[in-house]
Amino acid sequence: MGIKISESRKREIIQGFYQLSKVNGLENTSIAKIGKHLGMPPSLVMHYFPTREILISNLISYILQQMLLIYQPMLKELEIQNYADPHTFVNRLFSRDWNLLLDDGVFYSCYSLIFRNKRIKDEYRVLHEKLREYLKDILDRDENLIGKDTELLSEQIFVVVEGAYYYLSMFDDPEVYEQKVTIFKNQVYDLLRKYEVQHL
Amino acid sequence: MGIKISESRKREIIQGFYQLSKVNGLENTSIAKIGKHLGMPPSLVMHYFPTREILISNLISYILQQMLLIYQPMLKELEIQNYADPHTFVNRLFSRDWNLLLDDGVFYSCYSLIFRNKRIKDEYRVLHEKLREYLKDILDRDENLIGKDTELLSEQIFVVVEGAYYYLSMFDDPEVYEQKVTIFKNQVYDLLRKYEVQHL
DNA sequence: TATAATATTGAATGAACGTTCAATTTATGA
DNA sequence: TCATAAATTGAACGTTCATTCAATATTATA
Repeated sequence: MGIKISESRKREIIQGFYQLSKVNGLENTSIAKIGKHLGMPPSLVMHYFPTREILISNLISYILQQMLLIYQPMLKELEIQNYADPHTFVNRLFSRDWNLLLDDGVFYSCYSLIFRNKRIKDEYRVLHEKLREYLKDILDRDENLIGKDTELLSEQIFVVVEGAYYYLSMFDDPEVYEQKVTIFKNQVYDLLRKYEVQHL
Repeated sequence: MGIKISESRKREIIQGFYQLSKVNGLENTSIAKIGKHLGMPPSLVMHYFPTREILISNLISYILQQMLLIYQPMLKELEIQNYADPHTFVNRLFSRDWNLLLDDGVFYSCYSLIFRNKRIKDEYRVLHEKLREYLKDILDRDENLIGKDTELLSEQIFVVVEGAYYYLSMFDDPEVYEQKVTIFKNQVYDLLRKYEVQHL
C-alpha cells in the first residue's frame, strides 16, 4: 500500500499543477506555488518529481489522458453496440463538453512545447493518431462507407475539427461562436456525404 | 531624427526577443538575456518597454505583422493584375516559406496567451479575419465563383489550412509530411471545385 | 517489537528574475 | 555655443525561482 500513497500524491500534485496553470498560466506556475496550493513544502513536490522538466512532462501525459477520456463514452458505446453513428460522433467533437475536462489555455501552452521537445512532440502525435484511428473504427462500421478510404476521411474530418478549435478560441460572442460552429460542422457533414454519395 | 533612434532601437529589441524565443522559448527569454544578446544593459530594454508585459505585447504585434508580410507578394499581384489564381494562393498557403518569416514555436506560444489576455485575443482574431478577407477578395474576382458565398468558402478553406498547420507540426519525417500536405491541399481543392461545379 | 523503507518537514542555497534610479554620455535645436 | 532633451550606463533592490539536504515522522515488513 506504500506505493499507493506515492501514486495518489503524484496525481494530487499534477492536478494542482493543472489547476493553477488554468488560472495563472503554465509559465507562471512554480513548484513553490503548487506546494502552497496543496499545503506541502516545495521539497515534497520535488521528492515526487525531481525536476521541473519531469513535472511538466507528467502534466502533459495527464492532459493527453484527459483528452482520451472525452472520447471514452463514445468508444464504450461502439464496443457494446458494435456501431456508432458518425454524425453523433462529429456532433460530440464539436460540443463544448471538452472544456469541463480540459482547459484550452493549458492545452495549447503544452502544445507549444512540441517545437522544442522531441519527446513531447511524439507524445502529442501518438495521441492524435490514436484519435484518428478511433474515428476510422467508427466509420468502418457504417454500411454507407463500406469499401471507402476511411483513413483518409478520418484525417480530413479531424483537420477541420482541429482548425475549428484553433480558430473558434478567438471568439467570445456566443452567437458568433455558434454560427461558426455550424459552418464547420456542415463542412464535416459535407465530407461524410461526399463519401457516401460516391458509394451509390 | 531623435525619434528614429528610438524606433529602430525598439525594433532591434523586439527582433532580439523573437530570435532568442525561437531558440530558448518565449517563457525562458528574460529581459537580461535580451540585453546581453544585444550588448545593452537590461535597464535600456526597460527604457523602451517599461514592463515585460508591454514587451510581450509588442512581440505579438511584430509576429502578426510578419504573418501579414507572408501574404504581401500575393496581394500585390492581385492589385496589379486585378486577379489572382485561387489555386496558386492555396498552394502558397501550404508552402513552407512561412518558416523563414515566422517560427511556429514562437507563434503558438504567443497564441496560447489569448486565453488569459483579452487584448491579445482580439489582436489575433482581427488578424485572422483579415486573412479571410484577403482570400475572399481573390475568390470574388474568379469568374467561376461569381454569385457564390465566397465568405463562407474562405472560412472553410482557412479552417483546413489552420488545422493542417496544427497537425502537421507533429511530423518530422519529410515524406510523411508531404503525403499529408497533399491530402489537405486536395481537401481545399475539393472545396473550390464543389463551389465551381454548383455554378455550372 | 525492531528494522527498514517511505513520506514529510523546514531551512538554506545561489542564481535569475523584473524593476528602479541616479548619474553620465550623446545628440538636438535655439 | 549653450541649453535641453534623449539615449545609455551600471549598480542596486527585494522577490521568486528550482533545487539541495539533513533531520524527523510515519508506515510497512520481518
